[in-house]
Amino acid sequence: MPHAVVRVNRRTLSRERRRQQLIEATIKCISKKGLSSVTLSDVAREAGLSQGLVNLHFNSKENLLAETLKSLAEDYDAQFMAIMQRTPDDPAGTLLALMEMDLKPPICDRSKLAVWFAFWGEVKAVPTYQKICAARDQKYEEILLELVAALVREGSYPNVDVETVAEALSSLTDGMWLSCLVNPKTFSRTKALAGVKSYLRAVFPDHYA
Amino acid sequence: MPHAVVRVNRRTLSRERRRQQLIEATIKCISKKGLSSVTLSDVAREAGLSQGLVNLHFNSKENLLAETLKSLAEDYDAQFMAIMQRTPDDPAGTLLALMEMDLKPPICDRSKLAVWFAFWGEVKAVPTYQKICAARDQKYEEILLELVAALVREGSYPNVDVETVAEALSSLTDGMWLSCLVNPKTFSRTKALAGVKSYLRAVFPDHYA
DNA sequence: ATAATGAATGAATAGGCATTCATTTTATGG
DNA sequence: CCATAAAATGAATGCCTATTCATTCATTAT
Repeated sequence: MPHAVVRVNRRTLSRERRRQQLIEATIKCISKKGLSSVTLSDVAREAGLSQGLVNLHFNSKENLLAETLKSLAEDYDAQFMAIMQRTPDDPAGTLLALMEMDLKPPICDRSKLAVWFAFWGEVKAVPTYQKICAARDQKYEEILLELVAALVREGSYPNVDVETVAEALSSLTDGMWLSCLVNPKTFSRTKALAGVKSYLRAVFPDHYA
Repeated sequence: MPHAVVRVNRRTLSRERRRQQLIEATIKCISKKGLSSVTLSDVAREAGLSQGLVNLHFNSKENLLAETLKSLAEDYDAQFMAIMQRTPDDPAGTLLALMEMDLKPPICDRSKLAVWFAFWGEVKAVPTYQKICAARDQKYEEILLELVAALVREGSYPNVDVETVAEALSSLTDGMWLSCLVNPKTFSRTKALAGVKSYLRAVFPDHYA
């Protein structure tokens, strides 16, 4: 039955595209109006589609929001892994590239950050969000840990605690995201990146001098 | 008219207390249910008071939320300034004390952080929140800047850019707050503090060795 | 003791929202 | 082409919630 297969493929494809379109509309709406006042009408209007469509594709608002967060996390992961694969044998370069990724568009973009923070703000109250965010954080953390460990193996850093530095590095970028969101006027990507670099230089002089 | 004065004082006092009670209830509710699903009934129930009271004291839900954020910011400011005044002539000690404050209860407490993040998540959408948060950030930033500048004057740190380091320090604690919120199991105050200290040691060896 | 004033109550109201569903439109397979 | 099934529509439904307000309660001043 070749026809059946083709049919299923086409349908799931278009289905997937509609879902993505709705998710993108949701992101825009959250960024514009805030998570607590976004309505399904807003999302439908933003997408140029009808009221009922969201429930047709996502069954509920709750589910739409969870899928939106998943989509954000997958986007981040994709970019992250792309950089990881670029220079597999250069931990110092990879680490710097990852930090730069975090501090440049499309990751470090006020609209997208607003959506991340919106979900973080509900993490304690909504277990679904907590799981998705925790999973992302832990994966990120483990990879940073390995990179930092590699640097420690390569250079001579007797006083560096690997776990502490990895944790500090990810906190540093997270905190800069908050600056970008709250103080867009004052915030400067260049200064932020300079801050990260100065930290790397201070901790790993052999690699980043 | 001494009577009139007494009357006014008593009334405003009790009024202020009721408002504070409602604000505390709001904080609890946001932490438990998330900003986007808190209702005025929730707040009233949490405070053990009646439905209509919130509007009597705050006129609108919107205003209650803004006042709640202001109250959070004032709390933070009070603790912050208390530490500043403790050791006015010891910038190194003051800086460390401020970082420690950020990473210990009652500041670094998951329930309170959940509320901060809830508001940060709406900062881009709600100008009122933006102003309050930006004001807090800028004040904090300026003070850190002065402390870091003092350290640079005292020691010999030719390569330290004051602004960059101050920005990095505040980002560091902000990012650790996110870890505390999202990964309470993994997060450890001790490790977080160790991260900050290792940064201070790396940048200001003369002071924190 | 009593009048007067403000605080607190909680039932009533009105508006907004997620969800449902009967109907129409569009795409696919024979 | 037609028949079929899925996709999309948007009006209708019913719940939930902020806000209002007539009423009750508590405090204060005379």
